[in-house]
Amino acid sequence: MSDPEARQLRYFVAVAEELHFGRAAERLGMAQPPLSRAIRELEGQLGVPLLERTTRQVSLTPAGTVFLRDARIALDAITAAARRARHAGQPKPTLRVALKADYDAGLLPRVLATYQREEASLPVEILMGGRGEQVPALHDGRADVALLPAPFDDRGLDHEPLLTEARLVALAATDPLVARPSLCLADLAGRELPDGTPADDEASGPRGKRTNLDLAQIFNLVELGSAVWFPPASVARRHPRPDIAYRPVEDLEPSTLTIAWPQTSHSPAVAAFVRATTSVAAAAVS
Amino acid sequence: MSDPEARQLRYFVAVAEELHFGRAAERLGMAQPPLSRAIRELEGQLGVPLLERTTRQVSLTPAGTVFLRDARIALDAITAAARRARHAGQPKPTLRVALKADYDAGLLPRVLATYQREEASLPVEILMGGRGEQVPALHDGRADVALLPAPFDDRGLDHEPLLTEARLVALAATDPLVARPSLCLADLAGRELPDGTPADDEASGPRGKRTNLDLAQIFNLVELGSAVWFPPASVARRHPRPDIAYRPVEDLEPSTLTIAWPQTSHSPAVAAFVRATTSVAAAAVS
DNA sequence: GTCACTCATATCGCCAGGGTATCAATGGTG
DNA sequence: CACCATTGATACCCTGGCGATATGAGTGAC
Repeated sequence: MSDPEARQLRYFVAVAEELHFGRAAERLGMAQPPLSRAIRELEGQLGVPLLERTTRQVSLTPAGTVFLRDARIALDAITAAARRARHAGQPKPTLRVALKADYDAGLLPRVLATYQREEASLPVEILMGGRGEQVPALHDGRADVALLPAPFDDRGLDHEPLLTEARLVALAATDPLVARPSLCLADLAGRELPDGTPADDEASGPRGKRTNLDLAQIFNLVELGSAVWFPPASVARRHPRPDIAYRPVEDLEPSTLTIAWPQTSHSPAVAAFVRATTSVAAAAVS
Repeated sequence: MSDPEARQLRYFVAVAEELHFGRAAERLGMAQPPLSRAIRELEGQLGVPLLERTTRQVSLTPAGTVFLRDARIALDAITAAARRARHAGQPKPTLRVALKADYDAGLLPRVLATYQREEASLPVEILMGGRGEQVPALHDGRADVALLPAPFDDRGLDHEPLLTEARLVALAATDPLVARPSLCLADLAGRELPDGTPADDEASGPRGKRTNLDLAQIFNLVELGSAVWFPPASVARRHPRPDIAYRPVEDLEPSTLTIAWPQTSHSPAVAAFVRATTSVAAAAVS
């Protein structure tokens, strides 16, 4: 059997996400009947039904579920191939580094300085992204390498830990807990994080999608006492605010800044950047 | 810019591999002019030239080189998606285990027995492949999990070591070295492996493509004294032959049997198989 | 029972993509 | 140096795949 075309994958992903042929067709900018036919053809090629449809409801079969996951991966790989080729073809090649503002533990200036002295170095382009945007950026070819706090979904990525630092809690200056020199998670039971999740199950591993607030919003929520926040020490150090107090939290696991890059990357520029970063981090630790 | 279609990727890979439009077109079962046009269109979409052509020679640009690598990965991902969906749609779901004959260190029967008692177990299908076929089989969806000796290219794969065993050298019974109870690599300088590579640079890491010989061929070469061979102890134990002697080699790094599976796999059947395998291996070591 | 909703079927038309014929550029050869 | 073989590009045609519109059919809601 012949492999599907990317177009068929895009159609299927749209339908599988919407679970509705009409809406999916609209999203794809086409009419519903050809979409139905295209999906039927895809199922025919695969020899396997991907969707269970009644006239009232569309749902994924088990095969459809695994195909949705793999089709997304394949489409990402195509997007990444195109993006990386476009970038590699630029007359001015650059190294694109994805990171979240402020979450570089202050290493970035030294890293850049060290990197520029490397043999294989290129001009660096910084890609600021919100929480959780670094990993997709690596996957779809927008970035060549990323600095981000572990843990993260490392499938398809190589990575090295850089440095581990304690996380503090940010409290309103008026909070009674500010009197205490140090806290533990139990003291914060009932508090909420800026995104509305409970503050005392921080250990419950990576959660689903969290809303992305910028620092100003977070600070406002904290000052109002309506949220607490657990920044790594270096982030807190960089943002002293008169109405916010930082305190150590004894039983909060520390945060590990990590450098990550696609496993498929064989570029000497990436390797050089990783070398520069790890060496700067090692020096910073000692 | 819109992403390329799989067809365009297949065309480009063919041309990039042949570095010849005519031959590539023949391989693709089409005429040369539409292929030229398709590649031009692809380059237009990407906004980047992928091939340098004169009327006498075709070569890859830097962008073309990175695009070739990524396009192959993307096409593999599509093939894998299709294969896994087909397999997941079968009325009789199975777990497909890839391995190289005899290289299971004798664990397989116990692994299968243990696995069948697991909650999430499925009927197992064994996929015997030659050396180096396990990894591609995992990538393109022919296998769900593989047993193979480390090291191997683990990009995109998760894996766990199972057990480490010494490798022996297989010598013709008539070989003068047989008198020695144990050897080191230097003693074998000048000898060849069954595939024709020198025997004493075993430490030089994974080599390029090696020819795939079956056991009978290897044994014949060894008996004739025209090659030596370094099987793991368990493989040697399973193949006692009157005209072949096995001896330990002191400075030959041992072989580590490993279980590997695609990072994208979230199937409970795979997880159960990994559990069963690691527990059997742990028991075998103690 | 009727209506609204939604997916399937039927049919049409267009253009993307493949075919053939030919040109143009380049390197090898006597 | 003239000629030829080779090979990618161009010009042009034509077919079939893909998308649109109109309509049918099944089903849950009231």
